Amino acid sequence: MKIVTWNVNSVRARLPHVENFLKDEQPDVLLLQELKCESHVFPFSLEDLGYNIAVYGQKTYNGVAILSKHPIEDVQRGIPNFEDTTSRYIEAFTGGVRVASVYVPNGQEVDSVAYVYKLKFFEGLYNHAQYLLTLDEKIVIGGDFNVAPTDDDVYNPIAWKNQVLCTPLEREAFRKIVYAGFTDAVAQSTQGPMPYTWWNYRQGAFAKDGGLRIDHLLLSPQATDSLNNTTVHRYMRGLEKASDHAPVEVQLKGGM
DNA sequence: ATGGTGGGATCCCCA
Repeated sequence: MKIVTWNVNSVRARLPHVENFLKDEQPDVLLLQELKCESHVFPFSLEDLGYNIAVYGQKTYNGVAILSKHPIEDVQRGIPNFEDTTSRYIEAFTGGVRVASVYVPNGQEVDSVAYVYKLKFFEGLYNHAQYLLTLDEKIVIGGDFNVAPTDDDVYNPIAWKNQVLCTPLEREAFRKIVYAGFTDAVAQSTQGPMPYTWWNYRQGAFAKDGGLRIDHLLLSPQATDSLNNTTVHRYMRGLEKASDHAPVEVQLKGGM
């Protein structure tokens, strides 16, 4: 079973890439972030490629979706018990796995209103993650967490020290979810250097491999038991009109 | 060097 998370940076601008990715890689589940469109204008033509779709969009910014070859049940839009006016979380049960697509706020600048909101969002996500663990299910929370968990996830840790995406408070917020019982699938299955998942559009960052690992797949213990491997689809970042994020995939042993 | 690139909106915001 293949589950992929991908910040597409506009699903409509990226539609040909999404189509080709689904055709070429055939994931069971694709978790999308930064749709940048309202739910009713989501390109539902993707259903023609054999996918069921659940969307939580909004105008201009944010927006998350779940695409699955399997029936989608139990759809939850927004983090339960967390007040939020933006579309950053969608969860559902599909193919024997509970999956969530999450777009954690960027945070803009340290100590800004956006940064405080980011930490609040993490608190809401942590609380819900704790609840999810009580279900004793295979769960995969995938998304753009906007945090590089350690300096090993950063091409230039000196330059990024205490910058947003790399501050101790953000890393602690991410780590809390891991310590609660979720496994960082890419870190767990990687030997040697960590693969990056995001490269700035500016300053030829991708050509220099000046990236960060900020897109993650967090696995419940039951999902971790069937963790086979992970893949960062780096080639997607090298295409014309690419998203600034690469798709990140986890392969779980056994189907449904 | 307070820039740079990109998407979606509107006459700028967010990443």
